Amino acid sequence: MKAETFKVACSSCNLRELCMPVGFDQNDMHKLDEVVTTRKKIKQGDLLFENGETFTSLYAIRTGFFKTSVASEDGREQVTGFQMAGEIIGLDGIVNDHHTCNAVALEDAEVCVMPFDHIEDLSREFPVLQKHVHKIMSREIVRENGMMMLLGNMSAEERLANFLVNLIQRLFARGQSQSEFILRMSREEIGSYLGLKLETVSRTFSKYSEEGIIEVKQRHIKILKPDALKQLVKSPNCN
Amino acid sequence: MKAETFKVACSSCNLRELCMPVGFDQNDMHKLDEVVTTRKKIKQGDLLFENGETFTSLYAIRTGFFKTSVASEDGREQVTGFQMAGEIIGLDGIVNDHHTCNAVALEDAEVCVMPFDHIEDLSREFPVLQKHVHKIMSREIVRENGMMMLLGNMSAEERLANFLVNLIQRLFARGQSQSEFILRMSREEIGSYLGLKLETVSRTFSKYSEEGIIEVKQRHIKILKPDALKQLVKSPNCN
DNA sequence: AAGTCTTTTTGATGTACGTCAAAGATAGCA
DNA sequence: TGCTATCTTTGACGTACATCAAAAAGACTT
Repeated sequence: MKAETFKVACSSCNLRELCMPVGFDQNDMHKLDEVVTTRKKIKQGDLLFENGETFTSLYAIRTGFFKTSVASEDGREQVTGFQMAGEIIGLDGIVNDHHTCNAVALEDAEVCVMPFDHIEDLSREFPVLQKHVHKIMSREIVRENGMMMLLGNMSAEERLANFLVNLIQRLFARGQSQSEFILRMSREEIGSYLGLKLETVSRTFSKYSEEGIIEVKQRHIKILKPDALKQLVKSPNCN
Repeated sequence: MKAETFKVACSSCNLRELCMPVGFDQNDMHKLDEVVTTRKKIKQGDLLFENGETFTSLYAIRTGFFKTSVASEDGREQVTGFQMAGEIIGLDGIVNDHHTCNAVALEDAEVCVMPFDHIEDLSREFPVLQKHVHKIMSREIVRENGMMMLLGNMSAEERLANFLVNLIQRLFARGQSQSEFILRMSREEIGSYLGLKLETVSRTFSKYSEEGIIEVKQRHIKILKPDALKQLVKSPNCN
């Protein structure tokens, strides 16, 4: 499907606080509008970018939900992250000028296209933007450190609790319900992300359910005992 | 132990090609000397920085060998990386102005201290440095993506092969022997990095040894069949 | 509204790696 | 040069999660 593209301004975007630096004046703000050249709509199931593709831009998610994944030579897939509104994807492409992972929309989505050349040019002009870019990249490094802890040291129960608590926090930051939500990804995708098989994910959901911690109906999740869930998370949180 | 500190210049450093951007003239080079303010010696076993410590600088390793690790609330340790000469550590500290991991010297080491403020100031002046900083951070993100694949999808044998092949490549890039080397870290530290127990690491070394792929005598490793090892690595290499 | 496809759940069984334990090997130190 | 302390190897056994399989629940199509 062909993606629509059109112009838009950050200065009037309600997600500004999530993906743009805070604390600079009106003038600077309008200059920063240049970071985003266009928007792009992505249909559910479609790729935003894929492994091997030439890197040109970072993408700020306006609406929708993505997963990123890497693949091994023999075809095994590892989901490396799930991204939602206000988050930035594409950082993997900077180092070698081409992407090393795939980004797939898990629901119809819209992203702001930010050509990386523009970002670098504007970064030199606006220290606040420069700092922001550095922090976004560092945050991703710290998140992945947390994922290494999760994948290397934690039990299935701890992994899934961690996953849910993290999701809840991010929904909270976006003003959505923390107690009830719909998972945008399959059991298999959750499993891939957490280094588990889909059956184990399903069984662990069932276990939480039996313990009255959550209510599960397919992809519909209701959090009954958020504290019990947080109790299960015994490691630095993976944002 | 008190660490010695003294001044030094990048422009005359033989590791320049590893940790500094390439392709700019003599004048720029001398300006870039400002990135490094001092050097610092770290004794084996000592911390370069630790979790919670205020972030001020990135460090370029001049000599020696480091491990970085994160810890969970209940004290489990996850090694997140091993770093050698020419590599940059401390990127985790940027996002929250304090470090979230520990960096320990596995042998006596010397690092170049690069205050991050200087880096940011000079980055605005020299696009080539700016790009370099971005690439270093992106490279770390891509490396960690690879580690997620390793930890989430690979068998003990594949993990260790991956680890060894990666080590060999980095030794090669430094002009050291690829066929014979001494491990700077314990079986337990390798295990922590690879999401395995030390016994499993030891057993896997023994297995390779029985198969004639490597020769193991404690920490002394001799690679007999590098191709057999590469054969075992069925996924994007984790640099 | 029936029929097909996909996803999720649940059960039975298998296995790769973990755990526990003890014996070498090496390094550091008096 | 022997004595500790630490690290590594190896064996026996246990277990958390994977695998295989089939039923149940939705979702999509016509």
